[in-house]
Amino acid sequence: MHVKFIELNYLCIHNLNSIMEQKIRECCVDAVKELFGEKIAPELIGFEKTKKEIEGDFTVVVFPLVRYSRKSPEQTATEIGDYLIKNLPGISSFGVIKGFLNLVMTESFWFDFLYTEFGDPSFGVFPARNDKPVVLEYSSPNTNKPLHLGHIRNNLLGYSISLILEANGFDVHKVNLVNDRGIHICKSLVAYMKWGKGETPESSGMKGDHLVGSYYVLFEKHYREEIQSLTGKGMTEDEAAGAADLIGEAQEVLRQWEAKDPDILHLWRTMNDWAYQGFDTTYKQLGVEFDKVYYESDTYLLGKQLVQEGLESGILYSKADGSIWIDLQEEGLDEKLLLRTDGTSVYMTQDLGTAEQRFETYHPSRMIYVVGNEQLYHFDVLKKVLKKLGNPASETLFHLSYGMVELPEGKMKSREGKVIDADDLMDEMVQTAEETTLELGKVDDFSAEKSAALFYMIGMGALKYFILKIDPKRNMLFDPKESIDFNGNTGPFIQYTHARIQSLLKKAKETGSWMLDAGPAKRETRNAKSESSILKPESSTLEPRPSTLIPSEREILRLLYQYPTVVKQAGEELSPALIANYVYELVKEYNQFYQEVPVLREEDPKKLRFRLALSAFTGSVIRKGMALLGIAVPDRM
RNA sequence: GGCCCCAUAGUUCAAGGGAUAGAAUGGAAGUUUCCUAAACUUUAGAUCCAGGUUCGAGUCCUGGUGGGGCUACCA
Repeated sequence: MHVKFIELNYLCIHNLNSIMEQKIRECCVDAVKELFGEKIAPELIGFEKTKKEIEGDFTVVVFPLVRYSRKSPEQTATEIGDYLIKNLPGISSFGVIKGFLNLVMTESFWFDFLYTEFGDPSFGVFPARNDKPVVLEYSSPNTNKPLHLGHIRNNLLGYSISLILEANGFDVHKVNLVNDRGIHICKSLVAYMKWGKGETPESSGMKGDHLVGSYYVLFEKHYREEIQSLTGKGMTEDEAAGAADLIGEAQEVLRQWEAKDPDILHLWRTMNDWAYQGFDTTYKQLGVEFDKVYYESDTYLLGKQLVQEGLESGILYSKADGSIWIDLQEEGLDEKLLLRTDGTSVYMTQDLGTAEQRFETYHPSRMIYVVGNEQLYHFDVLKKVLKKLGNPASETLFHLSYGMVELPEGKMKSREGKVIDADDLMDEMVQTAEETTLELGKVDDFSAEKSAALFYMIGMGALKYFILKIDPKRNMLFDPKESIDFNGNTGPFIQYTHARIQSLLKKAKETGSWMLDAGPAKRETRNAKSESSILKPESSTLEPRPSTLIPSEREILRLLYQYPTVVKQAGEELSPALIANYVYELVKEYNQFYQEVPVLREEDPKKLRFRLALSAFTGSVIRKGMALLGIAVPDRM
């Protein structure tokens, strides 16, 4: 099914069990030794999520142990359970169903957990590793096309993964490599020179990247027409494509560009600047950022040196026409061109160069490339070429290949105009958020500014969550109708729950028995100091412990306890989807609790305060988790 | 043609080799003198086919069927 991320072992996150699970595991190993006289590997002790309808907080799978106990699964589980109760504090009882040992933790275990962790800003944020950095490339746009839905997935994934890795203590460098040169860029230049009439973003009122993109489209339109008229005169499609005057002009412009023709360079810079300004706006709206932006026009010559060295050492070979190749047949691939007959570099040459450059600049433990799965072959080749050349960058290179975004009517095809534009999409989402919110009459007392901020938060939350909740590796279907839905498993649903919690806390504060320190909600992965919702009861009962925990409270605590482990796992698998699904589960559970259990209306002050603390902690984890997805949550909506 | 990926309710997604395969949406039926109904409850509904490995398979292996991607001196 899915490719396991074995290659990611370098991350050394590995231990994907919670602290309690680790303790249980160790104790189980002791139990097996004590009871059955066998020393077993800790990995043999597996955990399973405790099913909801079964009582228990942790579940040990004992099937693998029966060969050591030589007893029935039930008997084995029972004996180990007895041993655990005697030897591991915090376990109050256990139940055995088949080969599953369901451990029930004491209530004080859960209270201790709640009160030690919920005010701790670093909950779910792991300390910095004194390790080599990670370089993460994402976005990588093309200056002749505005960003579309596919880029949105790329950008959201890349940015979220950077946050997740940071939460796991990694030093992450986010880089962007802009494709700003090549024959396709020259097409836009040609079109502008022919038909542009000096149009600018200001004069046309168009966003820069869209303006540039429109000339690319214009070129393609005329080019197709020319090809059509040539095929009408008896040429084949291929002949016509090569013989058309327009493509000739574009090729000429490329030659001039490479020869540093001042006029061409000037126009090229002008149009690229328009595109960059447009991209910046889109990135800002998306909420993504980079530590460093590379331009292919600066890097495209890199790699030639590597190829030259490879040729000299005999690893590469040249053909009669002067082109340079690598033979990867032993590696199960093909022969691959690395330098053209005319000595110019191809995509691969350039990527070899940037890989080395990056490696030398950062000395990273890993270089992650967030690039669509249509380039699996390219990265396979890249890694193998580097390896064959004996370049250490090869070992650190990892292609995070994500699936394509498809539309209900099929694939997006930019040439046919079948694309969803990033800016349009974001605008629509925000607008829908506005309409829905106004319809529900939620913000009648909001200022215009506050409302606008909320609509943006909700619209973008919906979009981001819709995309990030899906396993990155999988192709996904983007149905605009569904994406704009704010009910069910959606971003706004989660935001709404957070808002309700904040509303509870605010009211609790107003009643006077609670003090709430509301700090600014910042990027918590980076700046763990800013924790809002620290609850300070005025009474001497700092840690109210009601006599019993009801099932929904226990379930919420159980989920909260899992959060750091989920962050780890998401870091290991480079999957924001794990965070998204976790937060959803937590929110669903909380909503049930909210619906069925009184909080402010509770008369027992111990229960009331405990539930407020539980709510505050839940709210904080919702916010942290969503922050890792790049999604903000409101206090009111 | 060769190589790679995918296949789970009508639909879109979950499920570390482990319990009765979970959600959402859509369908049906309910919940508001009460902390925000963008919520909650109940209900019907699924592992493409055929073999194999295993105490145990949606998950691993083989073969089929159906979809997608790659296979440029494009990037």
